[in-house]
Amino acid sequence: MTELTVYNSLTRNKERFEPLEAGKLRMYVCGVTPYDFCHVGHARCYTVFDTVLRYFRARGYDVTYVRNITDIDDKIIQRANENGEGIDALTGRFIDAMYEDFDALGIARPDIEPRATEYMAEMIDMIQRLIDNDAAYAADNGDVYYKVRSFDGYGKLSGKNLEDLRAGARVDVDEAKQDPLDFVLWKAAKPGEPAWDSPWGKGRPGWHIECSAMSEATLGKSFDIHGGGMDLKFPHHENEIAQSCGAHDGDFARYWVHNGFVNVNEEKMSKSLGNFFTIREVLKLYRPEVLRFFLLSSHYRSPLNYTQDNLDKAKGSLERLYLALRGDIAGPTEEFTSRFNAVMDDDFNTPQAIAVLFDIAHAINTADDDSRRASLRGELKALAASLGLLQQDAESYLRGGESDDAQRIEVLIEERNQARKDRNFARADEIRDQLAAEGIQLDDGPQGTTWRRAD
RNA sequence: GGCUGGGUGGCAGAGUGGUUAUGCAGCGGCCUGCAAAGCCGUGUACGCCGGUUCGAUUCCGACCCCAGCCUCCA
Repeated sequence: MTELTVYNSLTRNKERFEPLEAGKLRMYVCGVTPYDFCHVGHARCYTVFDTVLRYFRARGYDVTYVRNITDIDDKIIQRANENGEGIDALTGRFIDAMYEDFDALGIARPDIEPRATEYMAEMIDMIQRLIDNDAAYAADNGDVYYKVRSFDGYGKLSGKNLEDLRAGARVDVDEAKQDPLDFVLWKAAKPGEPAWDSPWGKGRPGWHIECSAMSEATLGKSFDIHGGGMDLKFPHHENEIAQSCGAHDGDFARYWVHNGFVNVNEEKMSKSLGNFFTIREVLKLYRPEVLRFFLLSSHYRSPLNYTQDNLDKAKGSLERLYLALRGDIAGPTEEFTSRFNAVMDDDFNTPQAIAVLFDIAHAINTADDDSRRASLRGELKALAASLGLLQQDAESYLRGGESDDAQRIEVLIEERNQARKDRNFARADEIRDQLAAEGIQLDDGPQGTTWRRAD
């Protein structure tokens, strides 16, 4: 078996994966801020880490996966005010929507899903430890700031140095800060905003401390993988590292894994740019598995361009795989497994893993006996499980789920086959055309005629 | 401007110091009553310019172009 390697953003190198504890993976991924529907960019991130998770599990690791929910934050407060709705009502709605969307995409629920509002005590405790370690200070205005120059490693993840950052720092420097780069750990309460008691007065936590505290509370001071979108590298992850290392004498996540963006017209899809497509919007046009296939069809660190044309291609490709999967499935062969694992071991190369799936499909289509075909199908399905693909019944996938008029279609197929036997091709073609007009495609094979949805 | 990461055949997208990625589309053929599906065959792609090398798309250097981060963002 090949060695599992992971690209570590911290060192900018592919590294052999060595867990802190043999056979165990502890992974933390920054989750969503639920003030709106999730878009395709979120879908990519969480599909990627879901795939990482599935692969580690398939490889026999005991995985603990933590994905938080940032349920208190500026945007949430702002949006709740705009809507004239309570914060809990707003976040509750969008958390439910997130589950709907993620479930559809086959994104497994995390083992632990901490919500920021439930970890106030841990955050306050961590801030206090930072103050005790002289890595943070309470300012006169009631805010608590992290002292960036107390941490030598600051900027390592994002490849920045303090001087460059200072040069580019915003001019509206908060007077309360000792250094323009210092960032807030605790924000003093403002009128009308939710607030919690703390040793520094009423207030609420800064975004970055939330993840540091929640990862510590759920996974401990050190764990294996910390993941998230590329845009979180700076400042969010940089600040997390500063906080956690500052509170832990240097211990924190071993491997930093960042996924690339989904682009629209070669531009990052994001809320701020307003060029986003929500998951539920896309799922009105394409089935969830098509979206998932699309998201995994390029390497997780590469940009991925969202276009209808690319989704159409994903749809066609997935259909080819399901066509090969149609038929009996038996205990799997092991002909392609080592190749599949080798490419997945190489920093989760899902495009190559998918290429292996196509090779299996080809092997199925060219196999000369039924039992081998069935076993290859077993292997195809088993390997695809790591990608969260091809787990549906092939017939059901190809027919677009339950069909009310399956009976009627079968009758027409019978009639057409009789017409063909009678060499009444005019009638046979008439039936086929009629079904085609309804979006139903007939396939004549040696075992008879099957049908599927072609739209 | 600083720091990252890129520029691959019609499209999407991997990868590699010399030999087929893969999928979609195209072309020719097989199969089929005809289609569809499938099968067989088919493309001298690697931003530009130098350098290293027996040989570079792959390594090195310059250049051009693109994206991301440097403010909230998966």
